[in-house]
Amino acid sequence: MIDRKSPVPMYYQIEQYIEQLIESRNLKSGDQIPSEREFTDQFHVSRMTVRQAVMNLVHSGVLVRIKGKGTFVSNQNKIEKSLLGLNGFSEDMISRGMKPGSFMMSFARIRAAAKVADRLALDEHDDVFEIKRTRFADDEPMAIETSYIPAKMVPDLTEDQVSPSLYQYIERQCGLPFDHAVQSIEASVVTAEEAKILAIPKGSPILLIERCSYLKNGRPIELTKSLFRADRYKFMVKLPRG
Amino acid sequence: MIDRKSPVPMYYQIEQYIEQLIESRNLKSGDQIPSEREFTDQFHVSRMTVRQAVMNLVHSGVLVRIKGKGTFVSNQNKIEKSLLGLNGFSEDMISRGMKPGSFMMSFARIRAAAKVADRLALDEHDDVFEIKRTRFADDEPMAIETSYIPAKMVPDLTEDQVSPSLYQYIERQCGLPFDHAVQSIEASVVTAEEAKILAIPKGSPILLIERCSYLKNGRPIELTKSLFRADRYKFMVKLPRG
DNA sequence: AAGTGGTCTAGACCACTTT
DNA sequence: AAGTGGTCTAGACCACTTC
Repeated sequence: MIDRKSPVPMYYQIEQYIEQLIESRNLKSGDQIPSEREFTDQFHVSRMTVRQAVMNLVHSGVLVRIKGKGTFVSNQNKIEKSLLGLNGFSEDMISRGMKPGSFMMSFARIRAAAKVADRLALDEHDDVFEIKRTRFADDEPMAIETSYIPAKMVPDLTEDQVSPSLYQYIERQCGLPFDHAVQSIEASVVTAEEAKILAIPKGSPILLIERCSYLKNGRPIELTKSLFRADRYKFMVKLPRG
Repeated sequence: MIDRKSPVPMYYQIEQYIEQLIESRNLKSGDQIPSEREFTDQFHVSRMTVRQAVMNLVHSGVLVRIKGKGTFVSNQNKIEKSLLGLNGFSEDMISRGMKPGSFMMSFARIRAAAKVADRLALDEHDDVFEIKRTRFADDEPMAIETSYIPAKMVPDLTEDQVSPSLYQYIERQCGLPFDHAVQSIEASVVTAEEAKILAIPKGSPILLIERCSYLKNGRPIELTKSLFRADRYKFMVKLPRG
């Protein structure tokens, strides 16, 4: 279950093993996970290595530790998580109990416009992939989304990889781990063209959301501008601490 | 500098030592802190103990580590912090470089309406303080804010305590520590009356923000509905992790 | 008493960056 | 080559919870 020859650190393999136990429903919210000593025996690693795996999952909110009792799967539910975290359109709609859909309006590799290059920290002559999509929820148009990805970061991006999950492609296929996103939310009114695509009256209010996502190494990896129908969409966020 | 007999863990003492170096300006943003081995020699503790202190500060965003180079004081500025956290109107405006102002339109102790009682987890016959304010930024109207506070949680609330900082009064005077808030952001258009107060044209887009704040014990303590001018206000948020 | 997480040691080898 | 953080070991004693 653990590959000691792998370049992937053992603590990270243990992390993935525990997460997979949770995803596969072998462990549910509130369940106790095996103790540190049990993992030590199971994987033949030292206790500190197990602790590193467990503590990482505690920091990311997956597990909760109680002194003298044990370590448990957090009962922080999916909606709470999605409020706090960085999610794509599809995950967002699923957590709201709706069926996500998508129509690709255009996919192109182009020279970055000045504003886009600025946000993505690119030189002006650098290329970006521009992805324009209409997004659906329960088969009704919900949003118009335009994403920009630096071409030098994911040179082999194709239309097919975008469709299932762009985020998963970047994280798992390209090995570029996301860290956080900075998002701005404005209110505006639709233009005639946008109104047509979203099937709403001209002059209707919309939420204009701009998101810039950053990798763990600090580099911006994605800039997405979205126009959401205000009559159907409410942006929810959980703000931690005081 | 480190008290080995203290019940306070050594790694925590080291954490405080490093934080104090930063607060006292001996270390500024971007400065490199002593290496793990240097701390090991200075405090006569093992490297793992130093690591625990340093990693905690990395997780809380105080320090940044770069492999092969060293550990540095994070230059995460105040604006980034305010994006992540729970702030009142005044703090928000100050972090945007504007002068906050406030005009109290009404302050009353009333029976909670059904919707308000529901959000604040009150019985229907419970009282709330209702506080209606017009909020200004650089002397221009920016938002209309209506707050509801359960009367039984802060029975002695007066108009005067609201003005400097309602949050500080609840946390420091009443000893009720905030934990988090759940916020929803919608787009809408102003009514004639609201347009007048905000000094904007009738039918202008606005951001409708509703926030419910919770204490560390899980109880809701505040429900606030705000109407922000969309032409002047953009809601910013930092979403951590993936 | 047995089991759990909390803290701590004194080493080790690795990959990476800088000189 | 020297220094840094990244990973890992094989133990130890403690405080806490449960039985």
